[in-house]
Amino acid sequence: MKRSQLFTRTSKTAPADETSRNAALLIRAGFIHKEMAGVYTYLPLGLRVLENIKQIVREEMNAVGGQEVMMTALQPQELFQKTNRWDDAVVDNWFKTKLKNGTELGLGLTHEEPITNILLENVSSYKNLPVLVYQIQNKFRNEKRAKSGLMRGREFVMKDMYSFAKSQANHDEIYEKVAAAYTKVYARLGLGNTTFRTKADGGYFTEKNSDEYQTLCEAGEDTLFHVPGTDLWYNEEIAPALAPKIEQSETEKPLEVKKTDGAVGVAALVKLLGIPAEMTTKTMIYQTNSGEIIAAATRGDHDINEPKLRKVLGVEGLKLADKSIIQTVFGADTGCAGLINLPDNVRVIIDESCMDRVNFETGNNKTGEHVINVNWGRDVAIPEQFYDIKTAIPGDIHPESGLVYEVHKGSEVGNIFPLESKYSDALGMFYLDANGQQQPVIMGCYGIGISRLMGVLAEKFSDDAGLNWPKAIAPFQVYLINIGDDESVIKRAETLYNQLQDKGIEVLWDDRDARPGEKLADADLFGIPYRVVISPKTGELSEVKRRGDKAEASLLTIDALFDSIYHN
RNA sequence: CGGGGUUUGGCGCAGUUGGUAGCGCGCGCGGUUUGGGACCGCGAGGCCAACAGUUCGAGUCUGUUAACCCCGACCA
Repeated sequence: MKRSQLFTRTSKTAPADETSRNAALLIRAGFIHKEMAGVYTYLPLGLRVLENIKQIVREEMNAVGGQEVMMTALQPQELFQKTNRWDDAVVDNWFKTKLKNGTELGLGLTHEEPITNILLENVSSYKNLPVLVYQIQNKFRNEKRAKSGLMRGREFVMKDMYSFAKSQANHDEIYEKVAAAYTKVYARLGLGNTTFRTKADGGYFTEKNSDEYQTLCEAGEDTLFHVPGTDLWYNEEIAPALAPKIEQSETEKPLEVKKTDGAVGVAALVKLLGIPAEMTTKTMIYQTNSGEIIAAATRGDHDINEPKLRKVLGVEGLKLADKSIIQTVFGADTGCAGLINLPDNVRVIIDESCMDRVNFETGNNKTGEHVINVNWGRDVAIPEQFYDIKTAIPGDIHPESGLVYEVHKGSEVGNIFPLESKYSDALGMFYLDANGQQQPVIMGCYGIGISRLMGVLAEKFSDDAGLNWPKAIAPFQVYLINIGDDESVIKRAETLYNQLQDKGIEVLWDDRDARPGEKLADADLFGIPYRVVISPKTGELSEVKRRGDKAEASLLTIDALFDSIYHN
């Protein structure tokens, strides 16, 4: 393509309110256009990158037997009512719209229900299973806050694949096969060394845990806990954790009630009472969907982790208790809940971090009162069991290995979920086995955020001068520059342009009547792997330089140039 | 959804104590230039987020709304 025909232009400045590196660079380079918060248009160069990413994903999904389809963005509510995912209280980031006749529709945020519905019309025998179906399509999610450019949008491009298996064993086999395909995808994108399979919560897709693929990235929004020297990675939300022990040689002091009017929260208590956060106790009051009241306590430097607490309790529905309920049960305001004077009808779950402390603090369950110098056995009964119900923080220990976690920032570039038969059962999909018996269909779903990947790649592969795409996804392989308007120079540039294209190499020829500095700066900004310069100085040769290479450019013959592009 | 901030040509910004808008980049034309975003001259382009108010007069003051950004919460 000739640069003079490209309608987009580059800018020395990024929009002032675009603070994320990926969006700032991509907008400056004219790869994308921001339509609104979290919604971007892909311009010609950006679309080429996006399509290259898609193609790699597509090839690897095809390689494990995935069949590509494209489902609708408009979704009927009936299907989602069958799985209880229509209600905004259950799935809160739906975009919903209406038909003229008032019927409510959803804008696709995920497609388990529609694909299952399609498959049940087509598959009813063991002879047809397993099946893998995927699509690459725009997803709509009404995020409360879009941010980080392409990395968290409200409309974004996603590959979602769904598997339908005969049995759990059959599913497990498929699941691992897809996991291996994911590893290949990230390797081909140049992210192989920085992307890790990470254990995570299943969220609203499944009660089971899921596996995320996390790429190390400072701009990422996830916190990852890695057990050093192993391939064990956990998302913060589920990382099992032991808090480091506190060294104490104190003897037990007498219990003391402190007036703490208005002091709510650990930070305020630490200030008021002059004790370290580790000696405070954070007690949160929850209510289960069966109405049971739960007091969950952890050391003040940690937070209660609701998914962990839910698992300990063995309940699905759990929410922070209303103020009125706390008033009724405890006769006290929130902020003063603690382990002392707990009513009998409250079930207490205490985190292991609270053990082994001498003279600690807790709420007194009376408005405006906390107690200090609390001790186990004397003031509070030692519970039969301590649990791990806290969210891990840096410094915490991986229980099985006893090693202190390494903590990293990551961006979730893929997520795979075992779904069991949750959706197939709900939608009435089953199959007949060889004996004519009805059997459940075991499903899995597998996402890759295509547009998020583009953002992550822009974050990771860029420098002060601009983008620097891996060859596999660059919009063009060669940025050809002619310097000066000398007739012979233009002639040679045109010849080379044609020769490269004849060889199947994608070339963007900057044929504009522009100054050299501008062309060279754009070559860097675009991040095209090879820059080839033709000028009166280069004679019959071409000057070649890899983007980001510090070394001098080399002068090559046409044959050497092809060789260089094919083999480096 | 809570807290903070922003909104003036395509982009980045300035607009004093209220007196109907300027600069740089970019863009067009002419000329001189041509290996890291050149220089000179001429020129086009904005009713100042929207609405309502105060005032003889509002980009500047008041109110409401919206959009956008950041932090947090949330996140399949």
